[in-house]
Amino acid sequence: MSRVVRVLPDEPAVDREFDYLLSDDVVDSSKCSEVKVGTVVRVDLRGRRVRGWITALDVKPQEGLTLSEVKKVSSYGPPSSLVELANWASGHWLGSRVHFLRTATHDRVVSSIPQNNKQKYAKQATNDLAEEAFRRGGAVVRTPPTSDDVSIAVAAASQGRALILVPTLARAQRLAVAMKRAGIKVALYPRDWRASAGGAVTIGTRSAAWAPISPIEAVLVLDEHDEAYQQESAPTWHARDIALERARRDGARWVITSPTPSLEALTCGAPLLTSDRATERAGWPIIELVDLRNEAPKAGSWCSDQLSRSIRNHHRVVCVLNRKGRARFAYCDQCGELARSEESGKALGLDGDRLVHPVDGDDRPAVCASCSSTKFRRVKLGVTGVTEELTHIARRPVAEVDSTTESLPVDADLYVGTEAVFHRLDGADLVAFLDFDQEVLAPRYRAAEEAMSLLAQAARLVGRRENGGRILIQTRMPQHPVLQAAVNADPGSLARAELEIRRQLQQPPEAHWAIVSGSAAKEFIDRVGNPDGIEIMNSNDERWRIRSNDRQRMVEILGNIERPTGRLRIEINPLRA
DNA sequence: CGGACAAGCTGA
DNA sequence: CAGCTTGTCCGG
Repeated sequence: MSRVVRVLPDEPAVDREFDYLLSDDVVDSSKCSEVKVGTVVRVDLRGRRVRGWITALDVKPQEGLTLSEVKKVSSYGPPSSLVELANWASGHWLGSRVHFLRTATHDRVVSSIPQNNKQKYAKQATNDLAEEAFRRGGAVVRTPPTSDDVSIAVAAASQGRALILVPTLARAQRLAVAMKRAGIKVALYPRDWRASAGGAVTIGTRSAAWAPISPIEAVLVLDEHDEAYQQESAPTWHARDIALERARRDGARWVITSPTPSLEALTCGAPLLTSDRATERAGWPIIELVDLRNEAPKAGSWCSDQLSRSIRNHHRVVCVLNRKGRARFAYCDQCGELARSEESGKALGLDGDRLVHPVDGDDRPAVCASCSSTKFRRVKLGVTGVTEELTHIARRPVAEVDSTTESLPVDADLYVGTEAVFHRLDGADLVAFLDFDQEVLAPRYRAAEEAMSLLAQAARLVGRRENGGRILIQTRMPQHPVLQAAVNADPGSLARAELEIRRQLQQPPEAHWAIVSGSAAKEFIDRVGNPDGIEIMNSNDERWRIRSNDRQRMVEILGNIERPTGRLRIEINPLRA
């Protein structure tokens, strides 16, 4: 006996389903006899043997077509609910279903799934806010940066078959160990794919949003603001959105937490839960601003008096200096004011006697906006130069850390590095940001949010204020909402200010972007034409920007365009745009 | 007119 | 993607 099944070949370029005959013989002789939507098979396609997923059973094939046979039933695949979810995601981010199904499939053959044991829980001490959040059914929880993962993760696990997402693998591993110790059966995705399918509480990073749990009973996303949750190249899917869509489909309770939740999370319609102001504030370190405009100008110095004093008075000190973006700034020699664009507010660089912006095209005479002086000073910092100078200032060994640093010197307790230091060290007494304005003014629409998230990372390194945790920030704009939010330990104030800016500038999440690029982009844009509800901007033949207030409408329009042959990349609300 | 190679098309 | 068909250019 044979039946007809529909198969999606694992070929992103094909992205089309085909019908095949599946005989009982093939099913019986395969190591995996499970046949349902999602099952992995091997089929012939134009003379080549390829992998594919069953997407429908017992279909009626088009007449007059000779079907080829499924050659092998290879492995368990994602549950059928995830095959449907891949369809949804493919429309939501305009990516191929193959891309998502690969993420949802184990990279080794799975010929059986372990027995689904009901978990037993010892009564655990959990977190009140977490329990309250799960009781609500769905909530965004703003936690202080120093709050711990374990208690809220235990609260999630006690809801049933839970999916817990964290930004990094290291953190997933640590959390898994802690939960195991608490007597909870956990699966680390994708390594423990089978256990995940078998009903264990699943912990993992972005890809774990596709763990084979069905139905899902609880979703927890920790540090939701972290950019690691979004795929950087097309399709630019976001693990938070996948996880929440799963919760919605399966009727699961969900909680997302962060010390500084993204604007996307804050505007998703769910309640925002926070601890009281005093508790939240206590969970942040003391954050001290040094207004560099008040410093006596010393030739080329990046180190305020206050910073050199603080370095002497603290034991383990980390100086953070991100070189990324290599922004060049200029400030007034007379009053210390930072040279900024009158239109965009972005920092300008000094080029001879003109103030310029390399991207926006600002170009004006070097005259200070606040004191009319014409003398400007360049700020040009690099980790290596700072390390050398710091050795003289501090008179103790200084270790340089960046993303290429393998191991840390054992004798050092003074570090200079890019934000990579946050992943290399596990504690410090003081974190100093040498040039924080570079972060705040970076030419990315999410710069302010990202700057705030750096402060949350620094806060974890130094700990709570009552334990002496301290962050020092050198800046020339202490009134900026990021810095005010920081000193007051009040991320909500930044969110309000940022949301207003996004509204005015029509940036995500208030509007939605699709960035279309690649050699076929021009042809694609021609086919789009000029429909209502979307706006096509910024044309250069290689890269186009489409904006709309209605994401649903935008992806529907773009998704229904027949794709021209050639390279075409569509990124929906990418991180950098 | 036919051979060499590029571009386009399509998959059960 | 990759194999197969069709299109195009050029030497003889």
